[in-house]
Amino acid sequence: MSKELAKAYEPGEVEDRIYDFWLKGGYFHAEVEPEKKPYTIVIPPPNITGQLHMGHALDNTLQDILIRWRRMQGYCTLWVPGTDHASIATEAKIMEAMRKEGLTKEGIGREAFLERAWDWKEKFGGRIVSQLKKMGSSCDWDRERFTMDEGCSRAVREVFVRLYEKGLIYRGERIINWCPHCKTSISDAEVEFSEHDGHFWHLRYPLTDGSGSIELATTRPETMLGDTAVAVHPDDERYQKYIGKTVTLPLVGREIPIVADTYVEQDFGTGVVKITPAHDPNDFEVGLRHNLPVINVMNEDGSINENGGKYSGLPGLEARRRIVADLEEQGYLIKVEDIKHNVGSCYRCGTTVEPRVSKQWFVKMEPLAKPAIDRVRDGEVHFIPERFEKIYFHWMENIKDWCISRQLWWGHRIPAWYCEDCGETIVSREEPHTCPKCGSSHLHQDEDTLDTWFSSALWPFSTLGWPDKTPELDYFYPTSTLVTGYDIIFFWVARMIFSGFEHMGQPPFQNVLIHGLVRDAQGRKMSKSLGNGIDPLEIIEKYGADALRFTLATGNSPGNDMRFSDEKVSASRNFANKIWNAARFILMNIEGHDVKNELPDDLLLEDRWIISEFNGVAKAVTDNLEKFELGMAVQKLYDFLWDHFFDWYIEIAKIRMQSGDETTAQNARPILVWVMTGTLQLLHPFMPFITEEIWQSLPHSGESIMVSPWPQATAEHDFPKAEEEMRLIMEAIRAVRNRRAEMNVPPSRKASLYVATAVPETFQKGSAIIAKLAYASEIEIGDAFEVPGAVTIVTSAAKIYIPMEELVDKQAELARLNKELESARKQLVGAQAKLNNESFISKAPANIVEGAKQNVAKLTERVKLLESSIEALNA
RNA sequence: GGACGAUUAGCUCAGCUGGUAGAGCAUUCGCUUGACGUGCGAAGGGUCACAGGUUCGAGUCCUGUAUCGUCCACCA
Repeated sequence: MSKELAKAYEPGEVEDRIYDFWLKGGYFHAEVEPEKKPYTIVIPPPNITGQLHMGHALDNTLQDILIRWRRMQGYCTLWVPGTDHASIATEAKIMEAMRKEGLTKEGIGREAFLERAWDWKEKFGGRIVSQLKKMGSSCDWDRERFTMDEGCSRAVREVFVRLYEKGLIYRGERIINWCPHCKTSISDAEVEFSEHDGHFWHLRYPLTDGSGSIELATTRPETMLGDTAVAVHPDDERYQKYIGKTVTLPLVGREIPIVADTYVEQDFGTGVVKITPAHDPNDFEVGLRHNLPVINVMNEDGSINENGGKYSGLPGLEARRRIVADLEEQGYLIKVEDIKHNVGSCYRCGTTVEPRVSKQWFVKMEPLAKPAIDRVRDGEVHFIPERFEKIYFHWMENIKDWCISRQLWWGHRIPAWYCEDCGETIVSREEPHTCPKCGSSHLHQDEDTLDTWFSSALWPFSTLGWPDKTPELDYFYPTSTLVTGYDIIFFWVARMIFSGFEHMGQPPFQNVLIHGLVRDAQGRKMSKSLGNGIDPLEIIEKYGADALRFTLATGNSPGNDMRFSDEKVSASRNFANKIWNAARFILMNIEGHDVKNELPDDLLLEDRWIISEFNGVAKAVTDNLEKFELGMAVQKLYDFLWDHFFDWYIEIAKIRMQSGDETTAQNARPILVWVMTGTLQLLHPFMPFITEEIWQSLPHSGESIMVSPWPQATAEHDFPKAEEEMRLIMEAIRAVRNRRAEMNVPPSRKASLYVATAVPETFQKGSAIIAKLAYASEIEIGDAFEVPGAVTIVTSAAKIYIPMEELVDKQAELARLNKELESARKQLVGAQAKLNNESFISKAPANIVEGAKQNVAKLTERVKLLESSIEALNA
């Protein structure tokens, strides 16, 4: 069923058709098959607001490689796709759209807002899915999930209630990170710190008893409105006399105590700290220890609230300006210092985060972190590369309680209700109608939603049906490998791990394959603001999905960032085209012949060689994949195909096709098919489209390459002797070509070749090959020749003469030979020195010593051959 | 302040458990060699950041230094 293939590979024409073919064949779909071993990956669910970017392209390429490989190996392979509701990001987008219409959230109300959000999801949620399909991702689309679908939402409620009942979820007034722009709390992980220029305002707070004043410094003077103490170190001799006294807070007039607390660093600033429990996490702790009042002076938008007296209503920065001016006017400002300091900002919108006390829901982390640390340490989850375990442990060991409530509408609403009559809190899987304590029916649900990551944390089991005990959950969980970037280890990976142990009693996955960022050609992070992002879809349009995948897989080592450039993709496209044309050659040559994908019994030297090389590659690639060395695996396939199969074996096969000897030609055909097919199979996980397209054209059994069996290396196909013999032949050919190139002899100009060698049988077997590939008009092989005035070439196993006297510049030839001789002698001295070294002989392993001996023998022979050549030329 | 990563050919990067350095691109020369010029053949180019150490032997292991980068912490 071979068909005419276009001269150049045209991915655009092929890819959609092949993808449809796969979908129709149902090859991506997995059902529980107890007799098989499962291999499962859950996709890191992309945001519904998102567009496919290079990060996704890399992440999904790696996942698809693993999935396709395991599928071919015979595993029952499931790749669960899906999308994330991304509460904060999506809500921001919807708000932005509403703003353009002049609408506000509050204006349209919760219900109408959610309606818009779901519309948004319907409209854009599918976009990224279709983009993943363009990449060739072999996800089981029948099992596509969404973090807010019915099942995932049920899992979220179940987890919330369970943790609440275990006392691991609580609600309380704590200091949290507040984003004044998103108007919600965010978790510690969602705050990014960066260095900013700022000021250090030195202030004087007068002692209430009139005995003087105390100097302190602050970077946020406006928070003084909420000061409820001043602290010094208990051992600080300078301030001993003040401990227990009070100061009168400037501008406010409040009398606040001077307390002693070891939190204060004596050497920093003046050694005195103003304490604002409502707006600084450390101050909050100090406040707890000293039983200080907490005065919140900030509104949701960051402006000063009613507790700020005459400053109330002012936006944060304006309040700062006015307060500093007033302090200065009233003599409380001593000096202003310029400093650099770190400022936290919201990872979504970049707005400066304000620490702020408010009532929120938290997950108590310590009891959850404990097993998540111990069991990962015991090896239940492996990070690749391993060094990321350290990062994980460090984070887990220092984890604080997780603030999970968000003042957003788009998300899982917290399953907590409050009784308006008795104040009871009811946490329940289903909506309660009466208060279990007082029987009142006046209940209202908590207004807040949960952190997006609360639902993503459950993804590996919520997508498989949990909390129900489904056959899928039983079979596919724990999943096999999680593939993701190092940037979301804290947000997601760590939380999945403790959630898996807590709710399933088992880890969510056995391995975590961590990859780095895809950067631009200059090494910069791709970002919207820089405008340096490269759209994977444009790349696919231009070069094809296989070329993109190949580029991303090649040279990408786990955990390391990579640079992306057009040149690299173009090189990958060239590789695809090369494969395409090799396939055309094979098809052209098997057409009209009865050729099966089976090795013939009669194998020539070059046949055994290529089969053996292929065998080695099949083993190496499989080993690399087992170790998650995907970049190395694909590199080996590239080298084998281009450098061995295409540049040598196909060239050799041409000789046989054109020899007129139908037997030898007919024997080469199935070998071409066999090696090509096997390599296409090995390459399929990396370049699924082109491999399928070609595979379909070649003689094959089965419906699709993607469900064909993964090639196995076997001892039967290992021919080390053939590899060695071919190495000698290829070396001779290269040496002749090299000499001819140096002398500028075009290939069209043939010449006789005399090969003097101690292993004539080997060169006899390769004589036709040498003749053709070294452009010989005729070739003679023997143990010695006398060819006066010929160009002489010395290889490790042969001395080759080309009678081209008229082209030989005797002086140049002598110079060259002498140069080679000098270099060979030098190498020989070095090699012998090694053997003369007693400790090398006694301590190095036998095979290495043996290799060194052979090396000396070869070099000795080479020196001898060179010497005789020089002699002959001089004669 | 702490942790980690990188430093290899002009550029971008490979190099697994230590055995005298590789690829792609770029450069130079030659080639209509009936699959492919998105190609073929050939060449040049590296004291593997630096300094010590372990070893018969180190790009590869250890220690330190320098430069660049990332993450964590967050002292007001």
